[in-house]
This record gives sequence, C-alpha cells and structure tokens, in this order.
Amino acid sequence: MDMAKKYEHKQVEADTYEWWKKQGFFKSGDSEKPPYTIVIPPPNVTGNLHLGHAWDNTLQDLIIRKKRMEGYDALYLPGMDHAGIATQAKIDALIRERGDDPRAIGREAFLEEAWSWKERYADIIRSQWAALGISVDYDKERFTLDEGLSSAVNEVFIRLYEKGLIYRKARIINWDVQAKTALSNIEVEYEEVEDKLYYFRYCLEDKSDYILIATTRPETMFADTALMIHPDDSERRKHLGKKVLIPGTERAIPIIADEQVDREFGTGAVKVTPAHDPNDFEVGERHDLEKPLCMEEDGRMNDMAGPYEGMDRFECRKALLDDLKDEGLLEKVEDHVHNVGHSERTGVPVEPRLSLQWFVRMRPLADQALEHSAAEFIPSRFEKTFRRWMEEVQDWCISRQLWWGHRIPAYYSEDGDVYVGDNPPEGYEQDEDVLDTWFSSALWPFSTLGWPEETEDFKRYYPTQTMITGYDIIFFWVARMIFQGLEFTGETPFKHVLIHGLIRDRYGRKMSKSLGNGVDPMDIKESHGIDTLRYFLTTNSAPGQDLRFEMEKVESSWNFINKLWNISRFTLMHIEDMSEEDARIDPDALDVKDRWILTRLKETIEAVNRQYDAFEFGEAAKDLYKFSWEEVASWYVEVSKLALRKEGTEKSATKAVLYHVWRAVLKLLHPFMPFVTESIYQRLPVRDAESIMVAPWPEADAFIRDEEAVEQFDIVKALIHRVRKVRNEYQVANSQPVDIHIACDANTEKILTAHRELFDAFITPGRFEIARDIEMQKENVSFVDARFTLYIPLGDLVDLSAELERQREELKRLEGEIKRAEGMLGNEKFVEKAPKEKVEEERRKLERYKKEHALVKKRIEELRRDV
RNA sequence: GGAGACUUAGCUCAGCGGGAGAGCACUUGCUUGACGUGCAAGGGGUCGGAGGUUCAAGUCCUCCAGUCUCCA
Repeated sequence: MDMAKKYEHKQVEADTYEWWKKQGFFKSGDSEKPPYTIVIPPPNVTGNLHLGHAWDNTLQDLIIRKKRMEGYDALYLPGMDHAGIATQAKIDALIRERGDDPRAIGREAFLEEAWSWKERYADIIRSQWAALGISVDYDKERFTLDEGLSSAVNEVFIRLYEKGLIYRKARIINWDVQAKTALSNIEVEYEEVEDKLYYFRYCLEDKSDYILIATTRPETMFADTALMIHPDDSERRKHLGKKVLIPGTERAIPIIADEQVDREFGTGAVKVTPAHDPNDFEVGERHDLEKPLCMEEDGRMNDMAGPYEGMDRFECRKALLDDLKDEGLLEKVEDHVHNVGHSERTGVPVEPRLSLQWFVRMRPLADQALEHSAAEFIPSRFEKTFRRWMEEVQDWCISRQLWWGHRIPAYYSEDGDVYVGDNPPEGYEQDEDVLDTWFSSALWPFSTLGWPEETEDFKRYYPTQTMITGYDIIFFWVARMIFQGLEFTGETPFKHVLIHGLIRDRYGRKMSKSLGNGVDPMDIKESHGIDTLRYFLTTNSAPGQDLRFEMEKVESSWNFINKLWNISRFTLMHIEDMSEEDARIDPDALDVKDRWILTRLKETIEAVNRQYDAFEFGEAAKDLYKFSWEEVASWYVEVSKLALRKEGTEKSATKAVLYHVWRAVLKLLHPFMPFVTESIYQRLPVRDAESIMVAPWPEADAFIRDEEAVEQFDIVKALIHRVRKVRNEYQVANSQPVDIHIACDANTEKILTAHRELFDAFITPGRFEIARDIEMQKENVSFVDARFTLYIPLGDLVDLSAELERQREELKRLEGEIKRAEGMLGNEKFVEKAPKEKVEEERRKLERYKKEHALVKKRIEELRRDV
C-alpha cells in the first residue's frame, strides 16, 4: 500500500497532466463518435489568469470531460485574444520603462515588441491551463491575430462594407484620452460622481446684458459655436439674432433657439459645443454650425483655448474658473451629482469628441439575431437581457487608434477616394487604424475552426454545443457572436449559453487590483491542490449567481477530497489482489447491504446525470458528496468490514461491490477533480481504460434496483441509530454492553436476526432478544417505531419522569401527524385532485402513525403504572 | 427613468408546488486497525412583510420593504 495517510495534492498532481497530454487524450478527431464542441473564451495576453478564468475554464472542462467519457468526440478548443487596448498599454509601458517613446519607434518595431510579448504571455497562459488541468486540444489552439483568423476578420469587414453594413462617418464618439483611441458605447462605464455645475455669464456683444448658462464642462466653452434658448423662452427671446461673447474671450457666437433645450435644467439656456457633445452635435447639424475641437487627442487644450493651450482639460478647467471668477463672469457654483462616463480600460473620464470613425450598422444585424437566434441561455432570464440589448442597440464604433490589432482593410487615395477590399489600387494608402478586439472575438466560434474556408473542422464542429461565460460579457461578446454567426454562417454559433456570475471576496466585493483583494488561483493550487479549487469553484453557487470566495469553503472542499482519498485507501487495501474474474459481481451472492448500496448507486447515477445535463453542477456534486460520505463511507464501508474479515463468497461479493461502487463514484467525480480521481483510478487492480478520463461513463442500467433491500437496510440502520442515540444520551460507552429487547413482527425479526453479527460489532448488545411482545419494565428506555419497538433496560440510569415526558411528547407529535393526515384525506378535493400516489402515500403514513400512536400510548400506560 | 437578481439555521449558500437542506461554526461523547483535516449523537429556521392562485406555496402571481447589479 503506497498511499499516504492523507491526501497530498502535490504527489497526486505530479506529471499527470503531461501524461494525459502525451497520450493524446485531449485530442479531438475520432469521427466514429458524435462531436461535442466548446470553444474557450480566449483570455487576454495581458497577464495571468485570475480566479474568474479558473471558474470559467473549470466549468468548460467539467462539461467536456463528462462528454468525452460519455463517448463524444469532445473538442475543447483553446486560444487567446490579442486584447488591443489593454495589451498595447502594457507594451507602451514596457517601452517607456526602457526610456523610449512607444510611438516614436514606429509601427513595425512596436509590433515586433508586441509579438514577443504575446509569445511570453501565451506560454504563461498555457502553463496555467495545465495547472488547472483543463483538457484542451492544443493542436487546435488559435490566436485572434493568427493568419486564418485575420483573414476571417478581413472577409467579414469587406462583406459587411459591401452590404452597406459598415460605414465611415464623423460623429461624436467616446474618446479615451489616455489610450488615445475611440471606444464603443459599451466600453464606457457610467459612474455617479459628485460634481459641480458652473454658472457663467455670456455677455452680449455690447455688454448691455448677459445670459446665464450652466455647464459641467466649462473647458469646452472654447469650442462653443452658439448659445441656445428654448423657442418658448419669452424672457430671452428678445436676444435672438444677437451674439454673445464666450467668457474671457472676444469670440462672438450667435444666440439660437431650439426645442432641444431642457428648460428645467440649469438656467434654461445652454452653450452649444457641437464637436464635444452628442446633443450639441445634432443642434450643430440643424443650425449649420461650425464644429471646432478645442482639445488634442490626449486631452490637452489646443490653440482655440488661447492662454490655456497645452493644459490638460481638468487643469484648464481649474485655471479658467479662477480667471473667470476674477473677471466676474462666473456667477455661481452648485453641487451637482451626475453620471460621468469612464473608459472601461483606462478608467479615465471619457471625452465625447467629434471624430471620423468606422461603424457597424447594427439594426439589420440585430433584427436578424432577434428573429433567428436559437441560443438557449441558462439560466433563461439572460435571454431577456440579451434581447433587450439587441432591441436597443446602437451602431458600433469599430475603429481604434491603435497599432496592435487587425488593420482595417480600407485604403485611401490622395484625392479622398476610399477602397475597401483585398487588392487596393496603386498609390492608395491603408487606413492606419485597427479594429475593435471584439470585432474579431465575435467570429471566434467559427474563425477558429477555419471559416471562411469550408474546412473539415468547420463542417464537423460548428455550430458548437455550449458557450460558458460570465454575465458581464453578454453584450460585449455573446450577443456579437450570435449576430455575426447568423450573418456569416447562417447558424447560431452555439446551442447553450451557460452564464455564470462573478467571483467576489468574502465580503461580497468584486476582486480588483485597487482593493488588493484578488486571490491567485495558483496560490490555492499550491496550498490545497487544483482539484480542491475546481470543486470549490463548481459547487458553491447556482447558475448565474455570483460566488463568494471563502477559505472555509475551500477547506471543506479539501476535506471532502481527503475523505475520498481515505475511502480509496480502505477500498484499495482490500481489493489489492483482485483479478478481472474477482471484479465480476455475482448477483446471487449479494446480501442486503450490497443490494442496498447498488440500488443507491443506480439512483445516484440517474440523479447526477440529470443534474449534469441541466448544468446544475452544485446539485450533482451534492448528491455525490452525500452518497460517498454518508452512504458509502459511513455505512457501506463500515458494514463491509465484517464481511471483509471473512473468507468465501461473502467476502468476494463485498469486494466486487465495493470495487464497482467506488470505481463509479470516481468516474462520476472525475470532471470535478480530475487529478485525484485519476491517481486513485490508476491504483485500481482492474481498470476498464488506460485512463479515467477516457473511461466509459457509469451506466445506471448496469446496476440493480432492489427497493426491498433498501427498506430492510433502513431497519438495520434505524436500530443501530436508536441504540447509539440512547447510549449517547445516557453516556453509556459503546464498550459497555447494554441489553437490547425488541418487539416486532416475524418479518422484521428475520431481518434483524440476519444482521446480528453487525449489531454485535456496532452497538455491543448484552442480551439481544426479539419477541412478538415484551413485558415492559420501568427501567427501560424505549423507542417506538412502526417497524419495531426497542427497549433498553438501563436500571438506575433511567429517569422515569423524563422517559414518560419524552413518550408524551412523542404521542403529541403523532397526534398532530394523524390530525394532519386525516385532514388531508378527509378533504374531498385533495382525494379528488391530487395525484393518486400522493393520496396513497398519505394513507400509508396515516396507517403508520396510527400504529405508532397505539404503541406509544401503550408504553405510556406501562410507565404510569410503574412510576 | 427602465430591467433584473437577492432576502431560507450564527455565517456563506443550495432547494423553487406535495412534510425545511448543506458546508463552516456550536454542544456532548470517542486513541473502533481508511480518515481526529476524523467517528458517533445533537441543538439551532413562524424560509423579509402583506395579500392572492391552488386540494396543497420558501417554492407560482401581485404589492411593499431592504440589499445589489445592469441598461438609459
């Protein structure tokens, strides 16, 4: 026996992953089997995988491992995402650290850096996949900037452009002044901030009067091209046609009227800055206003800002306020709470900015998705989330002012002609910009399989079966995969979308770098083993719910694995010498305990399969936990010890049953905890596969169902339990024999007698007597059950009044039960409408309660007589 | 302003139409040869509140309260 006394995860995990990989178990491609595909949500090549990845990937691996064992050609396709903005920021920082200017070194040199960065992080990520034990097919690994995936991106861009679904236009977009790029609407996070509302005097040219306006962004005033009032503004109408001066400057702008003015907000008059605000842009279009920008791409003021040129926008705001206050043009400042957009990537306040960008016309694509999407969300409520977003979706800004990404296949001639395609005419220059990373991610389920080529892989593995991801990227990714999949392949790219939540710290806070509350999955692997982490991650929340990280829960997961380890030790100890022949179960040799555990195994397999198929992994694990710990370990193993000490059929049958039950449990648990189950499986003297990960999934049909054995074993357990309870209550050690008297019918007597040996070992009876009826004595502690009445004479230890009181309470309880059951059965509607089985069940219960009631009553009379 | 989630044992959470569950914590015993990270026995919930549907409601519906999230 070479098994450590406790579960040592480092020994258990050592070399296993490499062996699996070497044996080719992760590979897909067996065309004899039906395909089952999951594509990994590609992690960014920006850093290490965090707990969220570990959770996501473990769920994927859980499903894929089960499907593989069930006989599918399982493809778990790995890959990574270039993550344009995030990666470019990291590389910029790296170059700057070296003392170089990342923009000055040129595009080519930059990309060289980027690719070497990518290689470095790809290695890290692969090693973390290995650490997590995920069974991905490395032959199929893809990267969003691979040649094939890039040509898919090109193809999609060109086809959408030709269809009129991609266009280029100057519009107000969300500008990230730190990354110096445009963002899409959903890359902006709105955050409520306690800000100020500034009131400025815009004086008429002749300084005879002024109009007061309120703004939250005073620094944009240098790009004002009008002052706007409501057409119904009777008080200020008189100024229409006149001009006002932008405060602190000599620049005059017209006063215009437009219904867009919200008369309730501020002063009812507003400044119009068409190049810095989406609403003002529309006003500018209607009134044919100029649309100048007063800021550079990095958020610094340009020459329009005069003396403030070169200042950062917020610096400028401060200086401007000081100056205008001095000049008496700042009337007042009010506290003002409003939502300010921040870049999802860099966190800086987004600057709405007029800019020429590429957009996807979303309406037709979204309508198509709404009409034809066949994706089934789990839980189903996320279907609504998806649909609502699709219904309200706006055009998608897809160009990014970055170098790291898919360069836009658009080319411009000197005279402004635009060519989109693969063969630009001579002399045309390619667009400098790249596409939003999500533009390529949206193609992931099919671009990774070779699309637009009609490859064998694409034909075989697409559409995929299940997409697993967090609810935070339903819009970013899931929705976009669905509409692009439908547009380009004519099919929804996956059948199921399993949505999980976010992982939080023990206080329910999001894990973040700034809070420093993140947990590195590799630390948990180090301290408790990866199986522990996997089990913790997959069993501690329901689908769609968030998951709190608590060390106690990790520890309890470890405890369970340690328990499994020790049950395995026990099992292996006894079946070491087992041959193929010994492993066969002889149905005729099975006794009650064997029939009981095999029936329970069958029921557990059925339940677990149902739970797995419904993606209810927590529930599946709960059933397996209970079965292994409470039924196999606490009962079957304990009871088997007797049989295993003997020789002959009793022993051999027990060994065979123990082997099969335990082998099935290992397999059922394998998707949760691949390493420890493999380690134990490899120690089995008889195996049905080279590795547990390619072993056949247990079949419920292979095992017997024997309800009678379950009932019989229940009686045995009940007797043991009651005696233990009495011993506990009266503090009588198990080493000290107690007499046991049982009144029961002949059938129960037969069962009890057959298990006499067991009782001797478990509850140390002195005398052990069974009769139809027993003359009761006052020193007895008694327990009444419909199946048997138990008496244990404990002499002086027995507190008779307490015993009487207990029996009275029992009688009261039974009276309540009888009343309840009779009430139900007396209700015509219940008898009429409830399912027959339910009514029958109530009848049986009532009968049983009545029987117990009579016995308890009798017992009370005896006690009262004796007291 | 819309939408959704959550509210169940001290804590963290399952359960979601037929008699309240788990882990951890807690109490009392226990050197039983797989395991003291264990074994045995136990205590602890009017399932947020109010209505409604149903023979039957933590479980479905409506309203209310609190917590959180997303969208605008």
